[in-house]
Formats: sequence, C-alpha cells, structure tokens
Amino acid sequence: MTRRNDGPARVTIADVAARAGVSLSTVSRALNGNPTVDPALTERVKDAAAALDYTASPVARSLVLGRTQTVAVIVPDLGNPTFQAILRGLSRAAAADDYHVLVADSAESVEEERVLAGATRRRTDGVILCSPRLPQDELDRLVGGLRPVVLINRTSGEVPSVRADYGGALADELAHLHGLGHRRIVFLAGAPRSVANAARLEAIAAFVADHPDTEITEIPCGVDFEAGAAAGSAVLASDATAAVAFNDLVAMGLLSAVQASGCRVPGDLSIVGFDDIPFAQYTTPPLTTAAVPAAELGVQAWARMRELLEGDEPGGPLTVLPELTVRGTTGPAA
Amino acid sequence: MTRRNDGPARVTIADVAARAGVSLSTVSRALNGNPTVDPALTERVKDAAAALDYTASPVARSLVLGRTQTVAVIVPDLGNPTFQAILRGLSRAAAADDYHVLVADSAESVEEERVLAGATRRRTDGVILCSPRLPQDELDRLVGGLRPVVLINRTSGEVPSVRADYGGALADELAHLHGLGHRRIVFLAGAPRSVANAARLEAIAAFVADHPDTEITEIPCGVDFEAGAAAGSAVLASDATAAVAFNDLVAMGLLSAVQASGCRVPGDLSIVGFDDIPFAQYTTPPLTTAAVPAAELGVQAWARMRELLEGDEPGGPLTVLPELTVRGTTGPAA
DNA sequence: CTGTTAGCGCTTTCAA
DNA sequence: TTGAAAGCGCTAACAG
Repeated sequence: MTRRNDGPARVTIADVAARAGVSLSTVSRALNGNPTVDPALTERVKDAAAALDYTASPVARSLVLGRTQTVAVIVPDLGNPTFQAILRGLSRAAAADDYHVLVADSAESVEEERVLAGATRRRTDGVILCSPRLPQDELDRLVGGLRPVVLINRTSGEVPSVRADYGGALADELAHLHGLGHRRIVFLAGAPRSVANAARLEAIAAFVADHPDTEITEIPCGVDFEAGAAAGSAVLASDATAAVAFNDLVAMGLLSAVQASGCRVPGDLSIVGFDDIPFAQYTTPPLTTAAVPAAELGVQAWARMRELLEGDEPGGPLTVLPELTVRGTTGPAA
Repeated sequence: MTRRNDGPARVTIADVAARAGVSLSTVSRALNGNPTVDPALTERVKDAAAALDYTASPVARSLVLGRTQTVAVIVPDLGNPTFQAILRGLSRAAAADDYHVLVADSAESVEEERVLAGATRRRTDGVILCSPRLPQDELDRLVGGLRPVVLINRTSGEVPSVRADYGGALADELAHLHGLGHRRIVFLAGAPRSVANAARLEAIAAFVADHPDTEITEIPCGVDFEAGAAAGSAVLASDATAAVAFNDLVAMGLLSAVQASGCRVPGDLSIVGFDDIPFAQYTTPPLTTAAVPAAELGVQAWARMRELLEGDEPGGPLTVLPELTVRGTTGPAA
C-alpha cells in the first residue's frame, strides 16, 4: 500500500505513548480530557504531545467516533450573490463551533443536487440544502435518507428549515407602491415553476384580491440582468407606472434598459427589486428593494444543524421577513 | 461508544459479502474494478451491492488509503467577488475530477489563515491558499508543513502557483490611456502594504520611466466603493484627465461621485477599474477595466493540485494576463 | 482467482 | 487509575 497523504511527517499516538512511557489508551484519555487520568500523567502526556507536535488524526477519529465534525452545504450556484452570502454566514458560524464546511455547487442541476447530497452526506455529519429547483416530492424523498438535514428556503415535513418570507416581503413592496399611488403595476416573473416564483405570485394574487383598484400584470422574464434588460420594451409598452422585478439583477437590467430609452426613474416609472444584493445601493438612482438577510439565514441554518447534531430539540421552522428598503427608484405615480 | 452518524441506515461491506456469498476482499476487489475477479462473481457482487444500496464508507477508505479525496481552500473573505469566482471555478473543476472541497474563510485574519491551513490540511489531501495578507516569511514557513500546496496570487519558492499579472495588466491600461492622449493620470491606491498594491505601483513606476511625458499621481484610497466615492473630490481637484482605480469597486464609487458633481465620464474624465467584476459591465457608462479571469484561476489552481496529487510534474508557476476590456468610461483626453 | 489476515490511527470496553 | 485488546469499515499483502 502506497500512502499518498505523506505531506506533514506523521506522528501517531504510539509515538506520544512511547515518549511519555504510557499506553496508547492513557494518551487518548489524557488528550481528550478524561478526568480519570492521574494529573501528573496527563501533564507528561501533554508535554510529549507538544514536543512531538502531535494532533490526533481527524480521519481515524472520524472512523471510530462515527462523526466527522464536518457538514456539507449544497448550493445551486456559487456565482449567485445570495448563496454566497448564505455560505459566508454559515461557514463562519460553523467555524465558531469548530465544524468544517464542505461545499458543493450543483450547477443548477436537479440531478446533481440529488447526487451531491448523497455523496457528501457520507463524508459529513449532515447536509444543509439550498435546493430551489428540486420538485417537492423529490425533496421529500431525498431528505429521508439524508438526516440530519436543514433546508434553506424550502420546507419538507418536520425537517428543520430557515427561510425568507418572500410573499410577505413582496406584499410590503406592493403596499409601498400602492401608497405612492401606483395602480397599474407589472411583475417581471422569474423561473416559471420555481418555488420562489410561486411564492411571489401568491402574494400578488392576495394583494389584488384586497385591492380591487389595482391591476398587476405578469410579464415572463427571468432571473438575471439580461432578462431584465430584455423586458424593458415590454414594460414601456405597457401603461404601468411601476415594475416589481423578480430580483435585484432583473431590476438593474430593467433600470438600465428603460433609462437608455429615455424613461426617467422614478419620475416615469418606479422600480423595485428583491434581495438587496451588495450592488443594489450603487445603481443610479439606488434601488428600492426588499433586503433578504442571506448571511443571517446561513447563521440560523447552522444553528439548526448544530442542535440536530447535539441531539437537542431543533427549533421550529424559522421565517425571516425581508425588510422593505426604500431608496431612489420608487416615487409617486405619474 | 454512541455513534452519532446514524442517519442513513448503515450497510457494510460484510452485508454485501454475505448476500453475495463471497469474502470481504472479493467484494472490495469487485467493487473497485480489480480485473483479477471472475466476471461472474463481479456481477453477483455488484447485484448484491445494488440491492443493498451499498457504497463504501469514504471515511474508512480515507483511513486505509491515506487519501480523503478532498482538498481545502482557504480564502480571506467569502464575501469578496474575486474569491467567490475563484472558489466557483475551483469547486467545479475539482468536482469534475471527483474531489470534494472544504472551504474556510479566514475573515481577513492572518492568524486564522495559519490555524485554518493546518487544521484543514489534516482532513484533506492538500490545501489551496489565497492568502494576500500573510507576510512572505510566514508564508514560506507555513507552506513547508502543508504540502501539497497550491498558491493563488502568491508565490513561495518552488510551490506551484497561479496568479494574475497585475503589473502587466496595469501597464496595458496605462498604454490605453496614453494612446487616448492622456498625460496627467491619477492612481487611486489600495491597501498600502498589500502585495497587490505593490505590483501596481511597480508597473506605474516602470511606465513613467518609459513615458517621461506622462505624469501619474498616487492618491491613497482604499479597496471598496465608499473609498472610491470619497476620493472623488480629490480627483476632481487634480488636473488629471484620467483615473486608474485600484479595483472595480473603487472605480464604481469614483464614477458615481464625480458624476454626481456634474463631471462627465468619459468626456471630462476617463476612468479604468480592475478585475471586471460581474457588475462592471452594468454601470453607466459601462466600465473599462482589466478582466481578471478569477474563475479560470480557480480552475488552474485545481489543475496544479491535481498534478501534485497524482504525483505528476506540477506545471511551473502560471501567470495569466488580465485582458484589457475597453468599454464606456474611457475616451480621448479633453 | 479467492479467502484469510493484518493493519490504517484512534477510542473504549473490560480486566487488573 | 492504567493497560491490553477489540474494533470502527475498509484495502492489500500473502497464501492457497
């Protein structure tokens, strides 16, 4: 057998035992803070370990303890600002609890999501899933074999989850526009069958039911800058005084396109985004949007996972309401 | 001993062996594609494994093989677009070779960088370091105990590395401005003692030496949008016709600030950024910048690591030249 | 070609 | 309180 992992010279527990003149078990006990070890011996063992620069092999410990001190995070796209923020919050929170994070990017592929979840689960203690694309029934089936699992922006039975209240935040945005006098609004829709889009559509339906004076038209669009820019002419062709974009990227694309056509924002058209990505505050004018606390979602997701790992009662599903952040792209209806 | 990792019901190699009526070794060999196994038996073993939904425990394999099939990536800040892009490229490239990625965010702390590197190395086959902050001597010392290591945007002895040629790209930007007739240029500097800033300063000195007709003034600035915006008045107060920003964030802040003061870009002032972050093409006008292929850097870093892991000759240090990307913020000198 | 046996490096019974 | 021994789940010599 050829060992590949021969970078740092390997010192094993046996070396420490030999140097301290004790048995392997004593070294293990001493180093793990087992109180039944004679203090003098503990001292001797620790000295020996320090002298040899010894640390127990995490892999060997993982095998015997059945615990890797690592969790997996599956995201659909590491290039998306929202998932980056989630990952950042999650990674730092986990690190604070001495856990490691294995990331996997499913490249927006439902199939990859499934495969990666299973594959990474085997080498970690649990998986945190950001799977907007996975159909609900598949998700339900998948999580069963994965536990412990924490879901972000999805739910499945009793599985702990943290999510942003997309519907509630969209309602806030609509109320904001309504308050400014807007009665004809267009909604630039995202991926047609995604859960995220469905939540927005529901909120819109509810709002319209409550406000018969308001008309909200859906325009199929997409989720990125290009899609938003491409929708510009359709928006201008409509008689809407305000546009609600699926997310900030779309809003920025739209903003850019309508401005290029001589339309003034918010004078002629108000625009709201969604997410509050870092650049939302730097558009001209700065974008009104709903701030999704993505990093906080990551932190809370870790908190849930930690509870599961500790065997504690996992907190119920957490829902945070994105905060309406009024900036420069919204104003009174023309 | 209480096993924690009891999510998916555990099927071991012994179960497969029993069901197939063979020994453990035969199962191992069959499943690992060892050609010395009777085809009929291989078939039987695979059927049994499939029926039991068996996959070998990665942890147990790691222990015996001395190889985890995982690499660690240490970045200073997961919130930075550049590192996000590197991570994305790296993660996908590694996944294509069936490797997993453990990420750690050092939160810009030099001390954390050191600790994380050591800690993650033990549970992986190698580490890829993005450590702009670590002083050279510490870096040199650190990498010794970490091998295999790949460095991104840093070098250390014979350690394989991939980096962007900041100096070369900056020279291209200056040549572009010079060609447009600019002779008085300001440089908005980044972190004073960073490696990245030093490279830019060197390139500037070299350019000035070659072009005595051109005057380049340094203005201490910073690395983010706010810093760029704050430098606006200083830039306007100078008699420069063009500004070279440390990075795109700074350029965007500057652009926004000078436009707010009625200065027209590029009519009154040309601006160039650096990095070509995703939003650089969406400013008004779109930003001229040097496109650093961050994702490609990640891909190449993985390629180097893979070679090290395979025992192949690791390619020499790779330097990619960011491509000058001329967009709307540069024009003829006033 | 296949089975038996010996570990990988560690933790934890079980005896002493 | 300590040591000897078993075993986590797997792979690889070594015989047969």
